[in-house]
Amino acid sequence: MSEEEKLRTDARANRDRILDVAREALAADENASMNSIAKLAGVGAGTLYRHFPSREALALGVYRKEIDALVQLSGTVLLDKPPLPAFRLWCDRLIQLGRVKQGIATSLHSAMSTKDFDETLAAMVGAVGRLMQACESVGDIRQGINPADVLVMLSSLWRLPPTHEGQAQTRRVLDLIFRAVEAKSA
Amino acid sequence: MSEEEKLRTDARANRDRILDVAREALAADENASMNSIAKLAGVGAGTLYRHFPSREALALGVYRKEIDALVQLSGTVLLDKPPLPAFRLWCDRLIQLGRVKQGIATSLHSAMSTKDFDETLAAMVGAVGRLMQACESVGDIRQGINPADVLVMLSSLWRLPPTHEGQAQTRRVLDLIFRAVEAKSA
DNA sequence: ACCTGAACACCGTTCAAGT
DNA sequence: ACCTGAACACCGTTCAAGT
Repeated sequence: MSEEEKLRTDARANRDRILDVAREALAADENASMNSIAKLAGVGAGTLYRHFPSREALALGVYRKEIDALVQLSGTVLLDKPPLPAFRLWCDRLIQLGRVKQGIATSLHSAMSTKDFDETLAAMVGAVGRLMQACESVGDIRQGINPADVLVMLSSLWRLPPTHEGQAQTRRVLDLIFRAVEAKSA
Repeated sequence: MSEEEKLRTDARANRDRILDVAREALAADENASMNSIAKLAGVGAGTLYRHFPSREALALGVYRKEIDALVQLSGTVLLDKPPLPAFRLWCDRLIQLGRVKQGIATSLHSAMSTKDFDETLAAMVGAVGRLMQACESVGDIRQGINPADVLVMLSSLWRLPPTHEGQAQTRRVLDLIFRAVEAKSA
C-alpha cells in the first residue's frame, strides 16, 4: 500500500489503465504483444516498461487480485466445509483460474524455478499448506507432504484443453492427486 | 521409411544437417531462432520451413530418435526388472529427457491438446500403457488407470529446475505419483 | 518525476527468382 | 524438385527528448 501511494497521480492512473487493458488483452490472446498493450492503454512503450519491466511482471500484476482472492478463499472455505472437501473445492478453483489465465501457469512455474521465489507464489504455497494442515488435523491426509509438491502436480492440470475430454481428464488426474495425499485408500 | 527415401539426395542431406545443428542449438538455447538455425545449417530460411513448417515440427524431428528409443526402452526394461521398478526407472528416464530437451514438454502438451494427437505422443502413451499393464498383471498398481493421465502428471516434473532442490522435489513428487497409482499403501 | 515514441536489433514466415 | 535470401510485418526493449 505504501508503495502504491508514492506514485504520482498521473503515474497511478496510467498503471491502473495498463492493468485494465492488459487484463482484457491477455484474456483475448494470451500472448498479446507488449507494444499492442501499450497502444491500447494509450501510453508509450517506455511507460509500460517503467511499471512492468517484463511480460511476467505484467501478468503477475494483472492476476494479483485473483490470486489474492484465491489465497483468501483458502481460509473461508474451511468455515463452510470439512477440510478435505474444502481442499478439493479450492483445487477446482485454482485449476479454473489457471486455465482461464494461462499466464499464471508460466509465472508460477518460472517464479518457482528462480530463487527470488516471488511472494505471490509463497502466498499460494501458504494457501495450499493451510488447507493441507486442516486436512491433516482431522486425519484425512497424510502428514509431512510438501504443499509446493502438491502445487507442482496441480500445475500440470491447467494446461489441459477446456474441451469435454480435457475436463474429464482434469477430474481423473485430480482424483489421482488426492489419492496420493489421502491417508486411507478408497 | 518410404517417405524419407522419396527425398532428393540434396534435400535429404539438408534435412539431416538441419536436424544436427538444431539438436545442438536447441540444447544450448531452448529458444534459438529459426533464422539462426537455418544460418547455422547453411540453408535458406525457406528450406528450413520446407522441411519443418513450424518450430514444434522441428523440435519433434530433433527428438524423434530419443523418443523412439524411450518407447523401445519400455519393452526392454521389463526383461531386466520386475514391473514396478521397471516403470519407475522408465519414468526417471522420461523426466531426464524432458528436462534436457524442454522442447518436448511443449510439444507433448500441445500435441496432447489438439485432436490430431500426434503419433509420437500416441507411442509415448503406449509405452506408459505397456509398463502399467505389466505392473497391473502382478498386482502392483491398480487397474483401470489411464496412461495419458499418468503422463500428464509426469509432465509437470520436467519443468522443475535442475538444481539440487529441484531434483529433490522431482523425487518427492514422483513418489507421490506412484503412491497414487500403487495398489497398496506403503 | 514521469511520459513519449522513434529507433535498434531482432523475430517468424513468405515467395519471387534461381538452379 | 528443391533451394536461396531479400522482404514483410512484426516483436521486446531502450533511451534521448520532452513536460
